[in-house]
Amino acid sequence: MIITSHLHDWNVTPQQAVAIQERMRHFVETADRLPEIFHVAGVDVGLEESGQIARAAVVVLSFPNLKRVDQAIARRPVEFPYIPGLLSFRELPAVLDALARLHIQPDIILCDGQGIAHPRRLGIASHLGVLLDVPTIGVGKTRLTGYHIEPPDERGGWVPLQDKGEVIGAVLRTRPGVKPVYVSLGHRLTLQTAIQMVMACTTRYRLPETTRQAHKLASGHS
DNA sequence: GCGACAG
DNA sequence: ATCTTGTCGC
Repeated sequence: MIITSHLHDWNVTPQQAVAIQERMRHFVETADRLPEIFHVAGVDVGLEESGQIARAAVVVLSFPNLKRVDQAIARRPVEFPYIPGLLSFRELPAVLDALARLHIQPDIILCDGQGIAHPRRLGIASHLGVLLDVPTIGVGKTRLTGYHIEPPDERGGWVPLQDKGEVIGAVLRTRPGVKPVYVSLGHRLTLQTAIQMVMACTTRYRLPETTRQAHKLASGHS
């Protein structure tokens, strides 16, 4: 898959995008195939110029220290509309540019959005993971698809996110008394490992430090 | 046909 | 995502 990544054509119609997802979903790996983790990256995309320009930001933190050791930004004109389920076709072009500018390549990437907790099991985290053949995790602030009960109100408490009878992710409470986050495996790891990683990257806020810091970079500050 | 719908 | 101040609560 990675050897054909350079052939990926982002100039597609929503209908073609759906067809691409249906083909790519079969390349997602749901078992652990990770290296020893020394660096964790967080990616996020913000918009500029009234939504005409996508600004992707990536931060690389040492692990488990969580100290920033590298970062990069990339801007690109937005050429795909926002359509629930097709977010990756709108944001990944800029994200790939930003990742290419890093000096330190991460061992795993946490994405702002879903992994396989997606209608066709290929959210932005899984799409990125398969394209680069790198371990990825999806961390969404809200739900795209699936159903669940309320997770325990304690740090680390979680319940499965299900869809059509299968577990597609976890609704994880990273802080007591605060809305939970939606965690799903993106590529090359299990849901259990994904949950552990998200918890290890989360300190005193609802979102992991990776996504928090990437968010700051993508939308102005820091 | 109606409601849901990552960022 | 983004437009935006103050305000409620631990």
